[in-house]
Amino acid sequence: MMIATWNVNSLKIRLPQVIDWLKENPVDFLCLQELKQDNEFFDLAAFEEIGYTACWSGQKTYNGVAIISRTKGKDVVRNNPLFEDAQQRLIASTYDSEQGPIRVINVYCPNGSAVDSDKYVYKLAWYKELTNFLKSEMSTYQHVILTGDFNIAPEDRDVHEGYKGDILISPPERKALQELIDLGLHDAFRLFEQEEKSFSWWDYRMMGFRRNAGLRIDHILISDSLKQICEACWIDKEPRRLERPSDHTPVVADIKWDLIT
DNA sequence: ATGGCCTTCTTCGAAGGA
Repeated sequence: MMIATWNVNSLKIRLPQVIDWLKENPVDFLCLQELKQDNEFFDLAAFEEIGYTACWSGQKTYNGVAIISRTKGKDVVRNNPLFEDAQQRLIASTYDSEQGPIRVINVYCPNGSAVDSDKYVYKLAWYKELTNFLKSEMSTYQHVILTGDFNIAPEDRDVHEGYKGDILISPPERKALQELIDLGLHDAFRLFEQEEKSFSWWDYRMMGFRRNAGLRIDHILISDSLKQICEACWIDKEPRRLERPSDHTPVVADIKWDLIT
């Protein structure tokens, strides 16, 4: 089973790139963030044409998440039931497998803007309730994948040397991510040897990608049951080289797991 | 090297992103 996450920064603009990427990388799940379009504009037919279905939670201009999958999921949850939020940043769905149901939770965590801003306060509150939601999900489901754009670089090695900001790396943010991981999740990327200076996002400005001035903020977190059978996790930098790319690029995990299709 | 880019809309200037 292959699962990928990709913040596409407007699905309207990036749809052809997403379809092309799926043809080249026929993953079982592709979790998208920052659709930036309302639900009625989600082009399900474009995915059906290449053998996928989807569930989504869109929003005009900002946010919006979708799970593209081979089979239709069930028990779809849009937004965290523990956190009243007009912003569409979470979608979860359950898929059948030989080993029992697997819960896929796709998140677009708040950016936070600047440390101590209102948006930063919102980010930390959002994370706190995400942790409470995950606690509940993990008591219901044994096999859980929490993936998406976390807008937090877990460690200093996930941050390019010239990074000047505090946001995305501040201790309270990292603590919030750690509390989530402490529920019994594992950063799939760090289960394996990786190149130094591996990032998943690069600023459009200042030739960020060419200088490899990036951050690793897109993650695939997997439950204990999936850790031992996770065979690989990598960042696919190819889409970042395309004309008019998203500023994020896909992260992919390969897990030895048999879905029912 | 955070001013410098990209996307969106209440669109030609501003907000948000990270």
